[in-house]
Amino acid sequence: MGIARVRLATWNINSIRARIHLIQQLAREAAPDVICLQETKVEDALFPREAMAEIGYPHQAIFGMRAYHGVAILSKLPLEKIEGHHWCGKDDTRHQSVVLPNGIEVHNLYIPAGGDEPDPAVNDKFAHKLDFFREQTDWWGRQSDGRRILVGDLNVAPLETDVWSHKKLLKIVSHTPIEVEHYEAMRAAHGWVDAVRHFVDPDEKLYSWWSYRARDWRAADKGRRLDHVWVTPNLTDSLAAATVLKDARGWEKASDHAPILVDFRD
DNA sequence: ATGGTCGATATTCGA
Repeated sequence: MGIARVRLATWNINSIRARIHLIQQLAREAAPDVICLQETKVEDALFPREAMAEIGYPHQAIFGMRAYHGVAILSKLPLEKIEGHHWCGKDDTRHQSVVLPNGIEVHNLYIPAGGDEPDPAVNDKFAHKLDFFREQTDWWGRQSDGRRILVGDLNVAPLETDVWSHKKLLKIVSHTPIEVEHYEAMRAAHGWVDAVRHFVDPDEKLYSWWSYRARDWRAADKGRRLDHVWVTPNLTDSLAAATVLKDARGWEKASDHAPILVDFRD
């Protein structure tokens, strides 16, 4: 059985409550069937469930906490086996999974950003980021074969073309060699395929995040590809398209991340 | 070398 004409989006929304209008705009302009969000920044009781249901997403998996992190999946399709997962001995909310009606398992992740100093000996946040990758790598290595999609803000730009300047960012958190090694180990542990680079040539620059601090983000174009969509190899034939919706970075009161859209065919 | 901007929350932290 295929994954008939499903459109999936992943987006670090940087506060769901501050950006309900952006979800509405995404629904109008791209109409994804499933929207995976990161950095919802709200405890579950205060999540805008009704507003999301009103624009066509009655099925919701919400795994959040006060002020920080938080993931959510909004869907036109029913969601089953909704689970939240904890990592590194913390009770924060960075990983959830659901199963779609076609049996495909979707994992939605927000990997720790890692702070500013890329040294685990002096920066606990960076140590946490590396630990998180190691635990994920071990876990995915132990999972049986299945039909799975993993999306989210992985906070690593792995390729030279995933950043505006490979040379200038080699010591900047998100593009250091040790992070890229950890990212690659996690990817390889389950044979994940990068669905976006499946369509966009690795020689071509591609970003999904542009800092708020740039005077003119579009003109400067100092981006990084921090957001990813991975699929198990048995789904690569079902991939129809993958794009970064760069326009959304320029929408009113934007997130600093753009959504990624991936289409699956029959 | 530095500082630039957001959101949640409380006057700072994390990104």
